[in-house]
Amino acid sequence: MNRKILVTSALPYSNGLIHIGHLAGAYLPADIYVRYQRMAGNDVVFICGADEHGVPITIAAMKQGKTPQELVDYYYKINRDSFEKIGIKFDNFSRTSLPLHHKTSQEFFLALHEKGKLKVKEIKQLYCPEDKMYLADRYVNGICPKCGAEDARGDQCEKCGSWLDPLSLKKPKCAICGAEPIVKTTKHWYLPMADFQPDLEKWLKQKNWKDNVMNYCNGWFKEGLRDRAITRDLDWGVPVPLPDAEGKVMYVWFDAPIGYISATKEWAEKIGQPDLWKDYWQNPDCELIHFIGKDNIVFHAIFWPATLMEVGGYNLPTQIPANEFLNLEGNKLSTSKNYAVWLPDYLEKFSPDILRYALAANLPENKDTDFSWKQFQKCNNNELADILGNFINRTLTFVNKYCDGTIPPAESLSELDKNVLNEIAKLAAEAGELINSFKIRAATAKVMDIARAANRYFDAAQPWKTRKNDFETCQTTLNVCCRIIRTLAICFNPFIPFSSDKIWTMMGFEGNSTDGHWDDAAKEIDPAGTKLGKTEIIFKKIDDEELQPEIDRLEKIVADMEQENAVPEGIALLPQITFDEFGKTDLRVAEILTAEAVPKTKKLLKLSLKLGTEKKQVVAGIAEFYKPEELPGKKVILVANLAPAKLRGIESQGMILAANSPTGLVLVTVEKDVPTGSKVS
RNA sequence: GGCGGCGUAGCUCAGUUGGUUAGAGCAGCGGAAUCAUAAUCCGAAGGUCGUAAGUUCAAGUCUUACCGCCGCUACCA
Repeated sequence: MNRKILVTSALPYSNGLIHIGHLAGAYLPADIYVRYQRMAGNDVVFICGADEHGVPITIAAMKQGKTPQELVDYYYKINRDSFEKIGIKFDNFSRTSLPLHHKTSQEFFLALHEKGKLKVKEIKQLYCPEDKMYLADRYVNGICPKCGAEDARGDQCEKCGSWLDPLSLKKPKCAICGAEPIVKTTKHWYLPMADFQPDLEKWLKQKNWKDNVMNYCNGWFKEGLRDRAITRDLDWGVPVPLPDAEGKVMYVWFDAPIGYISATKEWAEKIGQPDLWKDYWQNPDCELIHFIGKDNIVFHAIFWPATLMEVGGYNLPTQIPANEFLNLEGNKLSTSKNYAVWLPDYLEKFSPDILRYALAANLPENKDTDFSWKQFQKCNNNELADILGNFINRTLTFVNKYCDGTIPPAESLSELDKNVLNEIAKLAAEAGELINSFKIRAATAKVMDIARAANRYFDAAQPWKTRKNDFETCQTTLNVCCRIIRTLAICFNPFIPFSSDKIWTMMGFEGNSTDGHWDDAAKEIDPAGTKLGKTEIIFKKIDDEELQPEIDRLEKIVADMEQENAVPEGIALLPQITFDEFGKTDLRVAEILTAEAVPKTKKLLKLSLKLGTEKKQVVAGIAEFYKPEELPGKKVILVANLAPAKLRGIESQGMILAANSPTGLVLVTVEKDVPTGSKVS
């Protein structure tokens, strides 16, 4: 009996392009899985769409002088196009700005409201009178109440790392226009997650999901779930369908996953069976599989199931194969720094299948993995071209040269022939099972093993010899090789669909490579008599010169980032002081006489300083950067009238100045020799 | 601070419930072959599995501490 499976990939947020990290996390594994399941004869619907609401989109639009709709229209088209070109074949790539989605989301909201599942709370929030909007935490800047840094964001101060309440910021400013926001009281609807926790825990406990997903969830449960606001004061989003909710929309994380449902509805409408979506969402026999990146786990494994559970009548996720992150050339991807490989750029230069294969072979299934252009090149040159491509090429060259371009017959199969056919049948079945259990990386290696086995067979059978002394055996060998190529085309289809189809056509087979069912991939279908199509090299080698610009571009960004970090960013200055205020600081040149480490500390050195005729004892936190023995004799600048303090029980009678460089502290010293005790001003 | 993860051959990564000489691919080394996109195939070599203890007849696999990296979390500072 065939399975019915609804597969979703995380909805990409429509304020940017798709990059390899997105692909590796949620899209490519899903696409491979879907293609396999279809070939295995299962009924699969593959759903995705653009997530088009939320504050970042309104802000990005404002900055670009566009309306939010114009912005999401732009990214919708370009991302939909990217997916298509890379071969991610959704049944429907919808968008959350559609009326159908608004309607569906509102139905969800109302259902929760009417069942009395939602809480209403009044809170105080900052409001920008210029932009006429409530400011989300990260869109407020101000002075950090904890450390006094100037550029603290409403949610967190990057200087001292404290998490902040935006209302506690001193001198708050709107991050968009710079105006001073005012405090207003507003009302929001909340999902009382604590109430839902027991049911959720019970449900999740029976799941046998990947460790990373379970660990995340258990962490959240342990902390105890908290109420979560699902509304926002914004004019961009799904309006809250209640009379007393004027100007409020749903929080983007509430409406986005509902997008899976509205996208399925849209799909059903498009194919002319508007009720068919129910068969995938309300039929308990249908499996629901969400492919996501690890950043989405909490939403898909906790908030979303809770919503579905409380609304009732919908299937809950069967499986959430969340992937870890993909790094790039050893560094984290950064969209803001443009440190990524963007799909539209990639597609201009290379063919989609190479990236698909290179990523599939190195998916971050268990932990973060690294993508490098060198690895990409190796995947293409050493595997796709040398192992797979070359096997096909060496076989077809024979068929073309000595068999008139027609696949020759196999009179009788030898042990060698039978063994290799058995072997590839076994490998094909194993690869399928691996995909079915979401081990796509291992599956990738497995299908390449089919090509390795094929090359081994070719070498053992030595058709270049049998051609001369035993043409019938030679023909049999080639016949077997062509069967293997058919298997290869089928088994590689989920990974490199474009090339698979190319191989299929080249072999002169009818239809395309998905027509062969996976279970029949290695069946003894004798292709003898088939006239080959036009043969060509399928995977060309990529040389270093083609990759160098890509590598250079990324290296430059890394270098720039390092430089940026080197200069204190933004040079946010402390509040102005007067000359008189400065005059209170008594800075003096002093010479270090002795220095010794303070026991049981990492950073502290006890220094004794000569200041004219006086001596001062200072404890300085420079031990990580200076050894005691290299200090005596150095002339440094001392804040001489600083109130004494005790550090680790040792009195410190001042402090010496040092510059904070990215590589550590550097002592400030005098440019020419001067007597100790000289005043610095 | 708390929680979680990671640290395995030169590189990228596997290692299922603890069980025999720790795996794969790539690079490097040796060889075979010459049909093919100088591609293929075979072989050997390569690791005190982050460090240090512990549990066990037996630990990469469990426990504890520590080091390094990462993530989440928190109305310490």
